[in-house]
Amino acid sequence: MLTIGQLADYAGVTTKAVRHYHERGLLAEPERDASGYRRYTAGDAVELVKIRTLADAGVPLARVRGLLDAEPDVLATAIAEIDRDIADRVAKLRRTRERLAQLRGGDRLFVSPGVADHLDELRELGMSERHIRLERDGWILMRTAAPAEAEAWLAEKRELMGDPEFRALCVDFDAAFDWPADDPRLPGLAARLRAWHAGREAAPESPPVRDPGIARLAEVSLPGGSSPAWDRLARLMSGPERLADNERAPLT
Amino acid sequence: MLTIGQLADYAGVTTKAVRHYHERGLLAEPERDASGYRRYTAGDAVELVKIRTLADAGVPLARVRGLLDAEPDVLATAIAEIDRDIADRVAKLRRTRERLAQLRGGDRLFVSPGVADHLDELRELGMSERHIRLERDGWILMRTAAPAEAEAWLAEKRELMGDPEFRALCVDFDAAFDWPADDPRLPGLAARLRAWHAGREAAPESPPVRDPGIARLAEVSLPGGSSPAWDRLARLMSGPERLADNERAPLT
DNA sequence: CTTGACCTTCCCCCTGGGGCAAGGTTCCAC
DNA sequence: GTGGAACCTTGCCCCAGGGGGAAGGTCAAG
Repeated sequence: MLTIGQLADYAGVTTKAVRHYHERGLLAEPERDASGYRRYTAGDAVELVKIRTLADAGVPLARVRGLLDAEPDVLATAIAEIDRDIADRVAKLRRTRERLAQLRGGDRLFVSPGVADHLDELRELGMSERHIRLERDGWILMRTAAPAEAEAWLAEKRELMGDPEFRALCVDFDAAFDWPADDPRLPGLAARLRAWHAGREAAPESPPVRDPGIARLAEVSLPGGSSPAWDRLARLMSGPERLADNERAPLT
Repeated sequence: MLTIGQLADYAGVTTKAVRHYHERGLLAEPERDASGYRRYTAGDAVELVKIRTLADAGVPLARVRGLLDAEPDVLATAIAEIDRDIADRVAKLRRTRERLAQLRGGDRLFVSPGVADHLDELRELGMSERHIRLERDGWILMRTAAPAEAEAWLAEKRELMGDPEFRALCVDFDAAFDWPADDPRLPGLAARLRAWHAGREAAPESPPVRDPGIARLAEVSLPGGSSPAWDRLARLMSGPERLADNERAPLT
């Protein structure tokens, strides 16, 4: 006859766990001796090892209870299912390991693969990390707001990246972020941007105008989404007639 | 700007979980809009995906908190450790699968491999399942009471199994379980058992007398541990002078 | 103007036990 | 035979990592 501690040691569990199994109805309460101690038989030890084997396999205790006295065929079916479940969990853990390996390097984790590839292209162009983060966050917002459209927009933008003038504009626009608001290069850049937009709209397929939306979203929602030079660029592009006006109070 | 539901969808979690992360200090509480709704930025989405990636890897939330803003080298070290941990868990799951596969077939799960092999030998001898269960439970009790000695006893018993007379005695003793108490074969069997014991004790190396202890343990603690014929056998062996006495009241 | 889908806080529930308290036992050594 | 250590008993609260649902406020569409 075993005490609860001896029984627990045999199965490699704590006495707490054994009492827990009693409460859950997994293991029958054994006889008590004269002083109220529980007294177990070897049969209880076998039962406890069964319980632990199933529990170690991740079977919830509530289900273990049903399985202990199940018919052999029911048990076999359940075991097959549990085995499949373990295989799934192993596969999932493997995938998690792969994701984890990417956690060191970059943004691929946080966005869809397409966006990650796009960000890599921008990085290769030599664009600033600040801009790349801005771009990443913009795509996150878009994908959340409108997943299907975001995919289409992304495809469109990646196609545009094939245009050397567009790439140059992207790089220069990025660089302009740090310029002073009265930098003499700003009007020229604004003109190039407007010219490029005009060329786009004259093209046979006219894609939906999306940039304003994106830009506003990113500007409003993200810290560091704008700078004095970018603000002035926006004013320069919205209408050259008010240029002189803004010229005189660029830092308001 | 995202609502809590949109944010949760992006990361594939529930709004409950997001609020939980706020409570745990994993994710900073964002600004509220005029009606008290939380309003999130894309940066929060990135942060949330980070949290989930680590949590999916099995990192406790309390530790995730520390890792989110860790220096790259600290993070790299932690990730390496987490990766090792996952590999361990995968290995453990594989072992569990193997154990699970044995759950269908027999007793190997519940006892040490040595005992399991011994039980297989008994089975091959043609001994009853009842007896094998009794034997199994006896070894469980012994291993629990005295692990080291149990190993030695087991080795000894398995050596004895090499003796054809011992094997024959085992089989006959098992068969006697179901005999009636007044079966005429019992005195003969008792004589053979006593002769064999006598031979053992006369042998050069005299191993410790262990059978009485085991037998008592098993009888006392296990249901179905004895029968009228076995009881009579025990009396026959303990002293032939009282044989006639017991002959007259075998079923007391 | 209603209806359904959101959002808010609050509180209790689950699993699988762990920790600790307050008290009774048993065993082993001295 | 008498400590003291190591058991045992019940009872209660605690943890992670959320889930469920109540009770109420809000928002957008038809």
